[in-house]
Amino acid sequence: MNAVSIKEVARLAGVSTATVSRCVNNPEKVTEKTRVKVQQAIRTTGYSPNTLAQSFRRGRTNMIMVVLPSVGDPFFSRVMRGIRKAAKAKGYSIVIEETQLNTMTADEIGAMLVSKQMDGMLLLASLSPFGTEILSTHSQRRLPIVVGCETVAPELAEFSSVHIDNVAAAIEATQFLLDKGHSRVGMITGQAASLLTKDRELGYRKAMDDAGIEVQQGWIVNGELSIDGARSAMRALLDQRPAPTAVFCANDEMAIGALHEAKLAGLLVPDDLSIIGFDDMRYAEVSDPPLTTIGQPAEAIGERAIYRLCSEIENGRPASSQNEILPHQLVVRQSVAAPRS
Amino acid sequence: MNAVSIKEVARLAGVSTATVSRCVNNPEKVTEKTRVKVQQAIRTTGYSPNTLAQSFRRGRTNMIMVVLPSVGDPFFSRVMRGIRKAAKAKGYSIVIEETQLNTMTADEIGAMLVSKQMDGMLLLASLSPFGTEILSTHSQRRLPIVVGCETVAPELAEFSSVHIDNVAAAIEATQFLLDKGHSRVGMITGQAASLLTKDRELGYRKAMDDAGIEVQQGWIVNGELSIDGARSAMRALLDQRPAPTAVFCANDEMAIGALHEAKLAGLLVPDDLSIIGFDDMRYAEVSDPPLTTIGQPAEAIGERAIYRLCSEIENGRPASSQNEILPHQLVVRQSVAAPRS
DNA sequence: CACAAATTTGTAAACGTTTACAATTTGGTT
DNA sequence: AACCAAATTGTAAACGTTTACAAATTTGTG
Repeated sequence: MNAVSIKEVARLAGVSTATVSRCVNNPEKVTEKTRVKVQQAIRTTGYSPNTLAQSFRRGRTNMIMVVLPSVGDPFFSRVMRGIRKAAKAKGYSIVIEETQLNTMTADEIGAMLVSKQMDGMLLLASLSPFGTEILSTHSQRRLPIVVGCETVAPELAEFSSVHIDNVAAAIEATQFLLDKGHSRVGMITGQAASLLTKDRELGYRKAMDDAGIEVQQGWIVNGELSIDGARSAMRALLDQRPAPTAVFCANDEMAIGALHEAKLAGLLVPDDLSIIGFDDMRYAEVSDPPLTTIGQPAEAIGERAIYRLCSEIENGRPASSQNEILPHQLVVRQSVAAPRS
Repeated sequence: MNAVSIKEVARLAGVSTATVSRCVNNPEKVTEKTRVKVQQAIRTTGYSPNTLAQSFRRGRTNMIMVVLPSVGDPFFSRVMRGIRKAAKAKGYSIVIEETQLNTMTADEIGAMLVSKQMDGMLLLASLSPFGTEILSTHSQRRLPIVVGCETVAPELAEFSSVHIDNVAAAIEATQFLLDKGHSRVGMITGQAASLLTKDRELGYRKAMDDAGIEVQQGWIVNGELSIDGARSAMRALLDQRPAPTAVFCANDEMAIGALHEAKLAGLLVPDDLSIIGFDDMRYAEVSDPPLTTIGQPAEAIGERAIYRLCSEIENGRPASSQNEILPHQLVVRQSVAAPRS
């Protein structure tokens, strides 16, 4: 009826539980003869080890906690794909915690990390009081942490990270608009708390600065990384006199919202208004017009981050943190054109 | 250095471990005086119970496995939101397994279910050989299972489910096109293995049948529930002579792909071609034109399914399975119009 | 105050696995 | 055959928690 334990297998095979355990975990330490005997017993009983008991005894759960804003976000869902792939390959399970849902405070996440005996954590989101909080709990158990997608916050400097160069990518996106002849370039950013957002804004400002254009008050609007947020942001942008002729959006989801709102306002994109996004999400290609954007190697980020984390779990944390920068790329489609003369 | 155990707390508070345990789990069974003593000790040590050991001892993990095609799918990501909310409220953790990733066979999932001592499973996907496989492993431990989003497969008839009436909804969608005056109505379906897809096709066929229209060979094309699949499907549909003047897509993602492909072919939507989708995903509202579709209470489905599952876990499985049907609704936007005369 | 009843606390076993360590077997060498 | 080393197996403790059960304490009653 209930799950069969190692004892039953041992009894049936006529050996000790230790031998069964060895048979499962270190087959080479067991004689051919007993091995087949035990394997036979395992098959007939349908035994499978109680992972809970294993983890409990070994002090290792092979579980990794992934903290991110939202799995529903098309970008992070791609990152998750890479994460799952790598985790599967390395034999780890993933537990997800979404910060956007706000179901847990940083302390709670920290507490969960230790109480659930997670082996490590992948941090794909920046929460303002996060770093320090985590650090305090972390100091208890020297828990491996890897930061992904964002540059690491100063408080987390001791940890490794995997991400693209958001500043450079934002510069490139903005530069692309400037090169087309735009000078009134606006930006729709995300929450101020997000480092990722900050970096992209930084790149935008840098590109504008390098071009000798002063960013006007009202050219930068917070779109909260959401479709609806971007729509109001777009309206605000279009209320400017003179209004920007091009807009850089900190992610594609906002670009889609901005695009829609611009069309609602009777503007032709890209003829009346150019829009460039960030992430190259799935729907970017089929929007109308198809969205010009910055492509991120989302899956690779997830994969690399997990591999790095696993190696820290298994070999101990390296003496110094390492930052792995993956390449981004400008994906030119049809939402950007020269401004009307 | 390492995590503090209940023993240390007991020692510090000058009581037995049993008392500490009671203090944490059944505070009312302990005298006020010792309670404050213990709580004080807990605070100073920073003790938090080892969940692993708890689960191990209690034989309950408070973990639920959710099996679904893909969390990246905008519809399922909404369902997941409801799931997380409910799981959080009931004190359960979620472990996700995506069938689309194909990282695990049905047996492996079943094995994981028992070896990881999951308390129950929420099945949001139909995999052909799934039902029977699961049943076989399930018979070992009478594991609670609830089916969501789809009607239950015959093999799973003994389990409860939570979903909308996909057949009725598909009838409604198709009827909406017919009412506009269309008679050549095509459909882009999903994988044949998916029950959800089958039900929607069934509804389509029923509506056509009731209208006395014979569904022509070539009017039903498999779009594999993906954007790209839908694009080829749309091309195939437009190759028909005469071509359909309206298309019902089994989900919004395919509708977006179909829409894009139709525009690529020079067609005006809805003037030259009407398109109706299913799910009412986030991007449906901002597509061009905004997508007419069937809205599902995705979050509610996830929430209800979890509550049902939890009650089965806690109170035992009910004598007979219960199917909970949630309401859907037609969301009229601008991708459907009368055919050109 | 004595006693019983009720409440609170402690003792110790149990959950299923892994792993030092000890005991046994095997195989090779004389 | 006797011995030793090496390889294999068994014994038993340990991981941190919960929980019957027993023991001790408190409370209430006459």
